[in-house]
Amino acid sequence: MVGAKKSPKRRYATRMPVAARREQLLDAALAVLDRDGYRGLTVEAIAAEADVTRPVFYAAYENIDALHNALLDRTRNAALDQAMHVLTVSGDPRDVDAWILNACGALIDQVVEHPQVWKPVLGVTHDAPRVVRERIAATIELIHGYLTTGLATGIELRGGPDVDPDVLARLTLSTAQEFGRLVLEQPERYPKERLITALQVMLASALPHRTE
Amino acid sequence: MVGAKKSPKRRYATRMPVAARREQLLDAALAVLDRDGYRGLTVEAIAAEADVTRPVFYAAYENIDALHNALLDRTRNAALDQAMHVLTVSGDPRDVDAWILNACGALIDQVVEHPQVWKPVLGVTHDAPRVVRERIAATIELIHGYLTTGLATGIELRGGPDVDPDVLARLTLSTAQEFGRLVLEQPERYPKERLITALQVMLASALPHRTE
DNA sequence: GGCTGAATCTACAGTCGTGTCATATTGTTG
DNA sequence: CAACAATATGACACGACTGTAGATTCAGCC
Repeated sequence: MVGAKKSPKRRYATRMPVAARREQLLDAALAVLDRDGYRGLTVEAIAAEADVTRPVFYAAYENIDALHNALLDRTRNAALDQAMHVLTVSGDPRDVDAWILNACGALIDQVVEHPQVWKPVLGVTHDAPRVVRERIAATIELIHGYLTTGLATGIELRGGPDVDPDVLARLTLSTAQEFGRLVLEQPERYPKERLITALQVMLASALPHRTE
Repeated sequence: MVGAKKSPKRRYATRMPVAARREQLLDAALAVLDRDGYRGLTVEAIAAEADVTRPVFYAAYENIDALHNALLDRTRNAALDQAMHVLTVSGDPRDVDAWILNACGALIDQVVEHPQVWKPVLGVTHDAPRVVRERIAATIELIHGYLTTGLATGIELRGGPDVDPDVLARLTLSTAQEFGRLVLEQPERYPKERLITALQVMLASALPHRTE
């Protein structure tokens, strides 16, 4: 996946047009990121991972920040798509508790399935540089916006106590993120079923079925 | 506070015994940390902040990791003390919802009052090196232990639905942390009252008064 | 099979941070 | 006030990374 056949006496790496090289470097960068964190994500390390020399990197990207942005473009789009999918697939928003439950469950599935997409978003990749943090924060903010709108609608339609949808959205998000982290870091101790069951019990005692 | 009077033609910094120098360097390190994050927390920067040359640093601490540990000793003790204070001051644990509410409120107060203690714990200081992260994680784990025990007792005494105390403790902690972050980063948008009120409403609709 | 441009490599210069000398200064003590 | 021990300093040797220029090789085309 990272590329370059190991012909034993190869002197020059196999050649690639810039576009292809860019993709390959992104893959290499992801591998390095997963192994060494942002601290280890240097031009040198990426080039080595791709089995190539540094000038090749600079032919593809202006500098490391450019690569950060390219990586974020790929990841952010993926994360946003998946998040939106989670938000839209979780059933009737009027059923607030069932909806939150479904959304958390769906998110856990996505996280388990695409950890490399979600690790940075969940802050499991700890030493992110400023650019990365800012863009991730913006993404979270975007999702929070959608979530607030959806919850506000649901709360209004449901009637009952006057919950602050903005804060509820924050807590839902931070709960989902916490679940994501737990599943990523201690999957044996916190399997999906345990988390979902626990949340279900809490929500069941929390939002008594509305009396329509 | 950071030290060294600016006598205009001073050639050598005023002298200090090692112990005093250590304290001064810790203060300087905190200032640098607040300004530039862990990424900027280098021996060079600390020494400059203390208006001293690097060899002085090395006379006080073996290397930067030693300073990290010393800083953590100071901070961790403070955070732990404050957290324990929060846990014990929040009233009768059998009244689970009131207790959580009080605890979150008390934590917000502590965070606002001692931001430099809580920023690293809340992950607001983003680029912490491994040593720091591990020790903070251990502290959180410790608090989580106490919290789980307390909640388990409360849940049992209260009777009612069989909530998973471990997961509830995780969510309570992550909620408190989210509140802390919100108060630190957007104090106008999320003042303490708003957060507490919102939580109160949710808990009120959540845990109907037990029927003793 | 050779040409030729595109892609890669080697090698260098520059920056920033670490850690450790021998040397210079201080301020305290007799 | 002179000497001495404690303390601070400038300067050096490293090491890791960035970014670039000129030489080298490859791959496709005639």
